[in-house]
Amino acid sequence: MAQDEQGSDRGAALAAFFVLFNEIGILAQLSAAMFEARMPPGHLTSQFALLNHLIRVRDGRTPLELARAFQVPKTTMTHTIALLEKRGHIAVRPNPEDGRSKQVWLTDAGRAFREQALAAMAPDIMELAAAFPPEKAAALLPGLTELRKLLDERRDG
Amino acid sequence: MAQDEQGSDRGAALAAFFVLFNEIGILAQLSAAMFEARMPPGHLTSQFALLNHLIRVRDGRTPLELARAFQVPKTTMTHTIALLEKRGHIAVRPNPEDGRSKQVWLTDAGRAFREQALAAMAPDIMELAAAFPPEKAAALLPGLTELRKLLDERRDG
DNA sequence: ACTATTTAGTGCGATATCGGATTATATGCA
DNA sequence: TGCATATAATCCGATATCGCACTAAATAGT
Repeated sequence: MAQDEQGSDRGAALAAFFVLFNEIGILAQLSAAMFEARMPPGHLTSQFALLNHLIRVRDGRTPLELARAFQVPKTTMTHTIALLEKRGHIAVRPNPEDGRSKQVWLTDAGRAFREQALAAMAPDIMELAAAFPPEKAAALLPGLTELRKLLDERRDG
Repeated sequence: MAQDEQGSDRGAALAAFFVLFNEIGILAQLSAAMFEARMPPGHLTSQFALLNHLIRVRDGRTPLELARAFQVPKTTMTHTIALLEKRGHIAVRPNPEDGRSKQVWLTDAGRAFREQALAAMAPDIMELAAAFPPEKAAALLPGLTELRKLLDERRDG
């Protein structure tokens, strides 16, 4: 019966993570839909997230660094970068320190667009914040970040 | 300066949700990749999640109910259902209560596949559980669920 | 210096996802 | 009953995402 309990614990652990990941998947879906509803047609969350990253972390990153940051395949990042470059929101230049590589820089237009998109979304977020205090959102973050880092490590190791 | 403080709070609230949604997006990405790495080629997370739902919630649901449950467009669900049906993991039958509608039922093969997939993933999950206690995962759930429900409501209203 | 291996980015083909229009059935209302 | 509207599912076209193979440049080992 120690075995049974162990088996039961196992099942419970599995179930807990499945439910959690399922909820996370749906939330990703919903939040992306909310953002895209406020952006001009053709502007996707993946692109907006990239602009945000270049501001928050700093621009000049290489495509590979960006792919790793978002945990998407290199080819996907190549595609996203090409779209944003065509749109004039970023500039891609050779990496002076590595001939194989490139660097991604924000343009003024990119910064402006990001500001504008941010402003367009603010009302929705504030409405959400009225029902779900930002402190509560912040409280969720450490656990999620820890989980993300564990998954990150597992992927490489 | 009350204005400044207000503006600052606004910014902080915005930032909190952006960071949270960003983390959620990456986690969705990573967990999907982890699952798919353990599934036969061509079997995607969206399909596996559907099988799980039909077990956890109960089968006999209509395509539209399923689309709403996962917050994906109807057309996406049509596609996913068609794949699983072709594979023999689900059976789609007319809805006796509504001539426009259908019902989705699990087949024995579908149940068997799901069991098998679950078992294949268990080691990964248990490894994760060793570093991140399931209770901690469970503790994250209420907040995320509340947030998800708020986004759900916002979408319709 | 030279070759083998690793690494950064891209081209290409397959397909999952999605929005818009269409069809069939159900519901509401006169 | 008959007609207008709403709803369930699908069809179609566009495209974001992804895996695989390839090229070019850097690094390691001799």
